[in-house]
Amino acid sequence: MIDDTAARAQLIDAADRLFYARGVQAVGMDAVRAEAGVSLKRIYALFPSKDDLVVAVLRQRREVWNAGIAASAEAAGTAREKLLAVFDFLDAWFREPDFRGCAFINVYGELSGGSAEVRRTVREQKEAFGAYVAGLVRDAGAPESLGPQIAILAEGAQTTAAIAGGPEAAAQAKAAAAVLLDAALANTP
Amino acid sequence: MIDDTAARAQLIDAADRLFYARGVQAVGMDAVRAEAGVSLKRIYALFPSKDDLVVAVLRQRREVWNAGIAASAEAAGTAREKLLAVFDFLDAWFREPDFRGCAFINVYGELSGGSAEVRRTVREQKEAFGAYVAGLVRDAGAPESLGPQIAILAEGAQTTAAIAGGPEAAAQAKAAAAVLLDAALANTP
DNA sequence: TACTCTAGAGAACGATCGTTCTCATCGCAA
DNA sequence: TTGCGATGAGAACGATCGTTCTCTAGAGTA
Repeated sequence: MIDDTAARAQLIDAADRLFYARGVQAVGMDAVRAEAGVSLKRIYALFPSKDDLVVAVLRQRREVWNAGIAASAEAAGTAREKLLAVFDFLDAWFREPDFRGCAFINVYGELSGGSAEVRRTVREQKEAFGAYVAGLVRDAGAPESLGPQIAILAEGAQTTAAIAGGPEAAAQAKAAAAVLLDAALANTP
Repeated sequence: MIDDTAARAQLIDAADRLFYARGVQAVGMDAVRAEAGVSLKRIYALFPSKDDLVVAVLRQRREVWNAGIAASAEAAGTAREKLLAVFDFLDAWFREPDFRGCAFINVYGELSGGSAEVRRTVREQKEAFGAYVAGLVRDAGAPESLGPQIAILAEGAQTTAAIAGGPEAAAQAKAAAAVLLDAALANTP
């Protein structure tokens, strides 16, 4: 038998794959059991309800996302490049074969009438991303008002890429962000 | 008894209200029957399946959306103002008390693993919006590359407003669009 | 009035869901 | 070896879903 920590990790990984690919409501707990190789009894011992599992999946997505963005920024040199690196991260993500849009947006659209905890987790992630972008904007010496604009571009690129089915939105949003950043810097010397 | 045309209209209106507020999968056909005041037998005579009803709802949403955008553009004067009027339309929409994000994005996140017809309808709407924006960009004398950027801003504003719960994203996206437009016009005299 | 046809109300059906329960099996202490 | 506690497999449960079917009441016609 595997220990609780390993079982939790397997469950979250399996549930993430299934939920992201098919949607939360379309995946039964029995499918999660089969994918994770963890018995239903164990699942409900670790997660009292499906909603709790959804929240755990979102929390892990947040970690992975934050780490990816941070790594992408790390590889960039200047503050300006770090800001634009957000869109390089998106570009690489959009090209993954199983890309299906932002999991947070998808879950929000599906469950916003339901669990308040899920709703809260999605909102927190978007606020955290906005705060991260705001920090990069400050480092670049641009006015605060640029932050939400860059964040909106990133959000729009994600849904556009998901629905259109191609990665072009990342480069388009990056170009727009570069123009906005240069214009903002030109006005605040 | 009401005629088929009226029954169709009542059904689509009722289903739209319920689907938009609670999500498609969370609303049973019996709830649609109660809200519309049309018997189940009649519903299934007019729409062979729930998916057909969803598609009909999306088609009507597209008409309403297009009409709203067109009216907003009509009220604007110059080509530049017509382009930015898109965001005034979004602003007014975000302030409606029952605003819950873009119905197309919500449905796509919820059902993209399901009906191909639903998927196609959502994609068509987003392509049509992109084409509309492209036309406004052309009228304004800006380069083609600006079109997708404006569309991405509009998409991002919608999901941001839905999740954050406030209408600020519309004004932020509008300001960004104005900067992008002016920069594009400055480079193509 | 008697007959026919239609449509609505809602029961029924089979499937599936989230969650719980049963029971056989196994590791392990004494 | 015997007994015990915990575990996994999967049946069971109650609810709900999309869809179909039954039955009844009423309108229209001869």
